[in-house]
Amino acid sequence: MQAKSTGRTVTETARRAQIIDAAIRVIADVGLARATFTRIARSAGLSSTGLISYHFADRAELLDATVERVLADFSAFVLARPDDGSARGALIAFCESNVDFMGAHPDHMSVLMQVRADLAGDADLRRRDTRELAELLRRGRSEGVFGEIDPMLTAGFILSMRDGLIRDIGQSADVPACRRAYVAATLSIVEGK
Amino acid sequence: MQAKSTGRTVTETARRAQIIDAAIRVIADVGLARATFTRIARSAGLSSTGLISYHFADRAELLDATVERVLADFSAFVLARPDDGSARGALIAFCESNVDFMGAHPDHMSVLMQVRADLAGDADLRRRDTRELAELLRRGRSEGVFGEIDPMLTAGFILSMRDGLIRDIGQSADVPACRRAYVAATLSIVEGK
Amino acid sequence: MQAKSTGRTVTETARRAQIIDAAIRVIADVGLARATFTRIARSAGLSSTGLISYHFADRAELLDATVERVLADFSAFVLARPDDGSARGALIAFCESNVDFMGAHPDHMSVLMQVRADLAGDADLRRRDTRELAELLRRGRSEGVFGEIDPMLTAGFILSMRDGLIRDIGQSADVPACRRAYVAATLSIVEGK
Amino acid sequence: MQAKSTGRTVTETARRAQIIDAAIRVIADVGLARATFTRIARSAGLSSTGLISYHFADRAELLDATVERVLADFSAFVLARPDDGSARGALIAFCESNVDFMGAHPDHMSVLMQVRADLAGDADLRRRDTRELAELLRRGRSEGVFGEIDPMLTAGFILSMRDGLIRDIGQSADVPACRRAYVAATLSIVEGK
DNA sequence: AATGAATGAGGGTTCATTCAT
DNA sequence: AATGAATGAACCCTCATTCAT
Repeated sequence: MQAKSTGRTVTETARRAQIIDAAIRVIADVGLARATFTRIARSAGLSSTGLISYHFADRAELLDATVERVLADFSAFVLARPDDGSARGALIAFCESNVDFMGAHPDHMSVLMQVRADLAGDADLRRRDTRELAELLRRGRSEGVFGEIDPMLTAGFILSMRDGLIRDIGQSADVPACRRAYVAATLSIVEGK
Repeated sequence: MQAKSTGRTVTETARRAQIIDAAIRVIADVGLARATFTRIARSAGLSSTGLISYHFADRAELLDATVERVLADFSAFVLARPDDGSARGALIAFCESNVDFMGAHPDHMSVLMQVRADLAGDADLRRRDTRELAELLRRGRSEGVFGEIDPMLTAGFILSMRDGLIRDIGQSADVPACRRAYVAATLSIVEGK
Repeated sequence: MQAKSTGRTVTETARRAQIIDAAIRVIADVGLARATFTRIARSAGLSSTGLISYHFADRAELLDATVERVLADFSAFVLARPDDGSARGALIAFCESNVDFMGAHPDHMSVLMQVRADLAGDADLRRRDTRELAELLRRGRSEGVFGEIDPMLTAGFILSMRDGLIRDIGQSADVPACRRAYVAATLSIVEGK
Repeated sequence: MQAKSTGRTVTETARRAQIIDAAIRVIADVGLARATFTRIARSAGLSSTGLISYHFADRAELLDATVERVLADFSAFVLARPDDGSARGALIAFCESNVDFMGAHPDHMSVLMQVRADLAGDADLRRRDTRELAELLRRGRSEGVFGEIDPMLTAGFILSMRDGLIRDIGQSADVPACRRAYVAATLSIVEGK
């Protein structure tokens, strides 16, 4: 495995990671609107907010990088899950890994929700996710295991239910119960009544 | 029916409404964080932000009043819908009226989502909605028409799907198709597979 | 007795008095800096701050009129006190009537202190008072009952001691004791040791 | 002697001092109510009021620091004066050093008077000063050199006379004459007639 | 004479960003 | 690469004052 060539030194990469970690903590903790450079710098143990500006062009770039980081962590988590190759199995794996990730990294999901609601490029990102999931649903339909559903709309539902769970799980709800219910609801939808 | 006695003059009420209208537009347009008094005043055609402060004690009161207004419009809309009294009928009516309201007032729903995420009393409000819907689901189970679902979690799913639709419908998706799919998905979940 | 010809109607005069009364109450209550037109109008039972602006050219005129009113009340109070004609008697009468006035009208004195500290014309007003009292002291010296004192500086001391008493008497100190001590201190000073 | 450990850098300390100096000038010049950040920044030669907020949490902290500074300067001045240990000598030293300090730093005393009148802890500060001086007077009574005076009330008189002198000395009166008269008046009072 | 509404200058404060070192 | 200091635009809010009715 090889690092992407970003033209960054090791030190620079480490500092960015340190700042992004702090940003995640702070955003999850006090909310995006109150996640100022001052608070992030303090949480990261930096001596000046100037250092953040030094490593990121502006606030938008920091938030972009933060979201990128969260998504990367999320992808790594999901990809680690075994998948039996069927559309139904993949869908269940998707649901379960999502819930498990939330349970393991509540801050990440909190950040994702908050930054997305404030980001310009959000719609694109969301649409890409939806399209990917819709593709899976189409496969399921062609395999004959799913009912006559609208792939895009249904994918949206599945993602929305997941987003809603973030709140509940953030309040330390019963994770296994959430996972079971989420999988059951998803299967009910895709298989039709 | 009698208007609530607020001790406000006609002019005052009209101005407040005008400002709240502008607030709704601006929040839906640029997001809550960028919905400054300056932007709201400009959108409302006011000569200065001072007029907003004149009619609302502070930013929080304006946002409260805005949410209150959105909820009132929403309630009026939903209550106008006939209901056959059964749990299943009520649930369908809930889903359909929600989608229809979004189609008619996309800005309202956008505001609701955003302000709630930033408001102190948010969790309570959300929880109350969830509880009410959960109660309906329980009734359906006791009527024997719904499956073995967790009422609270399922209510959360139904509300989350609705929230997700706001985005899509805001981008002028096919409202009737959304309504059909939303109702179908909801019924699939509550009736079990 | 005849009213000064101010060109004001009866109603106008009454309104001004009403506003000035409220100003005195509010200034004594919350302090000059927080004595806004809004608070004064509310205390006066007026429906709008516009009415204050209607009757007074600007804030400075209201404060000027308020001080003028306080001083008039004070003069009337002091003049009502019998005076044996001697410089010593007049000085004692001055001291005693000052303390008595404070006890009877603490708000008036509070206003006087606060507004003076903020008023442009204060120095003049103060100097005039000092000069008058100094004149009395000179008379006492020529009568041979006072010692070799500097009239202006001594007059300043006597007035300063009075000003200081306002604070104490405002906190409901023992008024008769204050009066005795004030007279005694004043006599000590003017008669030399 | 060692500097208090405030955790401030040299630059920061210097800037704070510069701002405090400007605050003293402005307050003495235009009065506390008109001593805005804008005026203080201009007087200090700063580019914006933001720099004041950068160095002081808020207006209250600036005023607190300003009073603290004035009191520190005053204490240093008074402590430098030799004292023969007797109550009478201490009282004379108190009077003289006060007048001398006013002559040397008229702005300081003006600030003290104005800020105190607006500060929360004012009453306490004033009362403490009065009590200290009253203690000295009690000592003088027990040494048999002072007459039958009320210590607290008399201490109040002595302080009030001093406060009154600030005005006169601010207008460049004859300082030595003021000092002589102040000492004479004070001794007259405490020794009885 | 009086009112309620509107105005706009100015207040303190926050914060991302810049810059000299 | 990093720091602390400085900047200035923007924010919400207050308030005396103006104005149409």
